[in-house]
Amino acid sequence: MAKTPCCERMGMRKGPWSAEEDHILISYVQTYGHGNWRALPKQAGLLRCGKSCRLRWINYLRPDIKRGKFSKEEEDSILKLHEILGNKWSAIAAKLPGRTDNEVKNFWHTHLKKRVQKNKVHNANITSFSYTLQEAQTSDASSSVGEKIVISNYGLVASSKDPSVVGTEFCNAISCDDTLGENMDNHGSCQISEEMEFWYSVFIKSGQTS
DNA sequence: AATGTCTTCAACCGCCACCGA
DNA sequence: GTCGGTGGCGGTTGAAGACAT
Repeated sequence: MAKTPCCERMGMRKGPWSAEEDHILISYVQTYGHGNWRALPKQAGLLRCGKSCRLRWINYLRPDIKRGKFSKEEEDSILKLHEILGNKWSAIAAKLPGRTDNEVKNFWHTHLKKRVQKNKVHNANITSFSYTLQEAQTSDASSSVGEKIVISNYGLVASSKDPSVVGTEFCNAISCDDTLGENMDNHGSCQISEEMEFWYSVFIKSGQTS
């Protein structure tokens, strides 16, 4: 059986705060401070649990909260700090004056996460499977030693010998409007050559990486 | 205008660390 | 050492608004 939350057990109010509740909380904290969050609601005359009061104050009512859109600088800071700290939202928020951990967390999930994931996929596709053909791999007359090919982890392939040959799977994976290296600019034909399929299978079998 | 779907973000929940008894 | 109370944190939810059909 699910555990009954403390607020419900004690007959406390839940959900969005009213303007009146906000006013009571602000007045109380400004006058007496918040020594003990558990005791505060009773002393202030609020039908909320201490946790709820603390959260409301920290995330919304504090006078030093900076509201509104995140600036480009803040955005960059979050990206950099997240790379270093991971999901340590309070540590990240501490580096951004006026921002709360909740705000940073929400902003990450709604704006930055998708962008970071997209970049990771893009970079993985471009860099993970790049080969230069060796002599032993060029028995096919149409291939040549030193020819550079790129294989995405979704499928195929681009070739330095023939930049117009790009695997359709590859195009789908990265979207054709993405900016690629100069040898992969031409996505128009999006054809998979038999030769490329052949080398793809050779490389997969031999497990080579660049 | 009505309805469905998606996005945003305030608020909640459960867990953990810390501290004093 | 351990137990209960408390504050703080990260993950998740769901209501409300925005947008698409």
